Amino acid sequence: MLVEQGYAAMTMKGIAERAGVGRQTVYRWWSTKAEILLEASTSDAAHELDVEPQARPADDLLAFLEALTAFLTTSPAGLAYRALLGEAQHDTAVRDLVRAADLVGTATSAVLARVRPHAPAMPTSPLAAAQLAGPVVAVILETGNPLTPAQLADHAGLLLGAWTAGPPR
Amino acid sequence: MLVEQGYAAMTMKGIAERAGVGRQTVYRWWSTKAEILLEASTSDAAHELDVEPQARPADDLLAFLEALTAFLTTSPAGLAYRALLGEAQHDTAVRDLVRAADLVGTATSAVLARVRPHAPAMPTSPLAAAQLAGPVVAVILETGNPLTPAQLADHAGLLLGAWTAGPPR
DNA sequence: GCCATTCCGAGGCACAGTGTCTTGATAAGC
DNA sequence: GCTTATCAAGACACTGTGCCTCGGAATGGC
Repeated sequence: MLVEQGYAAMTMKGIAERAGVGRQTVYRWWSTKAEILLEASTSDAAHELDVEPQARPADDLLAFLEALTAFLTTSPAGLAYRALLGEAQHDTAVRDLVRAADLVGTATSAVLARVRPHAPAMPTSPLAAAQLAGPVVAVILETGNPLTPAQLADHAGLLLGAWTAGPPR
Repeated sequence: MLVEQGYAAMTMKGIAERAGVGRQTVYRWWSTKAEILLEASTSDAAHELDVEPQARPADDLLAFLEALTAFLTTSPAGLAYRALLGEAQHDTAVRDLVRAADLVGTATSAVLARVRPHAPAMPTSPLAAAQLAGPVVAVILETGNPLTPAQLADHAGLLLGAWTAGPPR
């Protein structure tokens, strides 16, 4: 329903009708639209963001950034994630839900764990993960348009360089 | 109303009542809650993100990142901006509004223009702006909690190093 | 195989918010 | 001083929410 008709048209009543189920039955399992969205998208999201390891660290980072971009801009699960993130700005309960699931953070950390042996100057995980995925996520949330593949490649290269070389002082 | 009672309690009816104005009069000037939020927060946001230039580029970047963090986590205008960004994930009209205003992007570009002379390897503006502000914005949107001052300093230092040194190849 | 109990779809209900419309009082313009 | 435009107040139809009630169906015990 989210993909077909947009967030506003995704109502609890509509979900129940479409499922051929009473409204009370929906409320029995999920008390919130956010819970439904999260449960509906979690496994797809994890799968789509779990990219095949690449031989070269730069390719590994780039493949992840491209998967993340595709997820956020074209995947139904990504649409659900963005809707959740939107709700999270209005509602602290949803924010806690999103934070606990940490879909993007988990996937980012997995890539960083593979790259870290090649990048001695990489910061600890929360910062490194934010540096890698943050620009991609923020631009899409703020404009709806992704960074270009060339920009993703530049970004991956720049980070890997900085993480490899260490501080220039 | 947003600050005092949260986004859900900020209704058009309530706004009109609190303004001592008929509902029709509110609709005459703004057709959407998003337009009200944007207009109410734009000038404060621009002011709060317009940091005093610092002598050293690293300090300039850091001061901006700290201002951005304070804006997003503690300022009423920042709360409005996050609410707008949330709405933008549900509603393409709001997304266009946010993109056109580009509050964070404009402020980020202003800082980058000052730093660019000292950073020959800095990418062109959209990417560099995303690299600088994206991690800060994304982490706050996803978790509600900001990066620590130490992480901000690390981030500014790492970017400046990478932008100064150029690609390591 | 029968009955009792639980489950659950259907839909009614009160409530709240939206956006439009009508009304009557106030203020401005001539 | 009279006409005209403005606008606060609130009625309105509509939609969604979350709760509740009611029957019919499926289940389990005997």
